[in-house]
Amino acid sequence: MTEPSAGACVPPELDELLCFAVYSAGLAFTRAYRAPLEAMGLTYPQYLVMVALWSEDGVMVSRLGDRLSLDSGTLTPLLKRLEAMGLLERRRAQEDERRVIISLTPEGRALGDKAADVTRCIGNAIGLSPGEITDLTGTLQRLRSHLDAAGRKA
Amino acid sequence: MTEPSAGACVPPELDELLCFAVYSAGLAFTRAYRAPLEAMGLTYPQYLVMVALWSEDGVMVSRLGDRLSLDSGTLTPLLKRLEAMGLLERRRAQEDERRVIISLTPEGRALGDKAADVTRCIGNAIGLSPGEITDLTGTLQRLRSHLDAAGRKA
DNA sequence: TGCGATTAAATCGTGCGCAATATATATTGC
DNA sequence: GCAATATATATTGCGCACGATTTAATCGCA
Repeated sequence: MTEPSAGACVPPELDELLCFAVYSAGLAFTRAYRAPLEAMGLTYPQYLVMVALWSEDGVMVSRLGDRLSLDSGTLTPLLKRLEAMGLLERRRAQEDERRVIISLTPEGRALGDKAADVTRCIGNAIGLSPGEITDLTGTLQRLRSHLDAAGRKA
Repeated sequence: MTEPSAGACVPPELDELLCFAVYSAGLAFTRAYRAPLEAMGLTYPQYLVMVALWSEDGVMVSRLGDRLSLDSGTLTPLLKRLEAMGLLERRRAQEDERRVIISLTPEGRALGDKAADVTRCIGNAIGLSPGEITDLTGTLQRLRSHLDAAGRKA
């Protein structure tokens, strides 16, 4: 007679939920990046888009969307803001006018030189050992791929 | 002569950044929770607020803000929506009219019975062992406290 | 060749997340 | 008592994040 009432029906505790740990670490990262990125004039999501472009330039919007797992509804206005800042160009591909190709300007590429400083600055704030950081990053990537796979099925 | 030019100035790779792993796992969680929470009529942040209230009811807005690390600019409209759904009440404390006390309604409290199902559903999608989940949650909590501490200094 | 299906991006509406500011209440110092 | 200060929440504005829809270009194929 331990089955129906107690046990399984206890609501979860916030601090035991993995999803909340991820959620709140994500917000903490957003806050931690705000000050260092202010010097570059970028928001945190804009910075992640620039990181993607510094390693692979001249790509379609959907390619960026795949790498960052964001859709055009998020990326289009964000990219327009980066274009207005003079960091990149958006132009239709002439061989297929549906595609919009994103290319860094010299200014946008040059901004990459400051990125290492930001990474170093955040690295200090993380407070984990290099080994822990590597492990954590890998485990989170595995977690993401599992969540994505489960979502694709549903 | 290896110092000034090369080495430190390489922009980071997206998939090696811990911040991006956290960011994108967070988005994946948001997507994973959408379907199970739709049955409860809640968004993911609304669900986290309810989780906090199921374990500690009758609290000030700022208490919720401390537990979730969210400010009134986020919580006030979110709580108003939950109030409009009939899940909670917002009333000024009579001993200090600056304070707004959040109390679950019977409907709000009853909704907690369905939370275990949601947790179970997400648990399947996580795809990590119980031990890994515990470790990951703990490491992320440590990470968050480091990032918060670094932010408080700056 | 023509025309429905598919693909790529843009648009629209809603709900966070947060900095900056405003408002109202409470406390403190004199 | 009452002005100065502190505290608690609310408001405003901006930038994501994303589902749903729209627009436009290309592809498939009879």
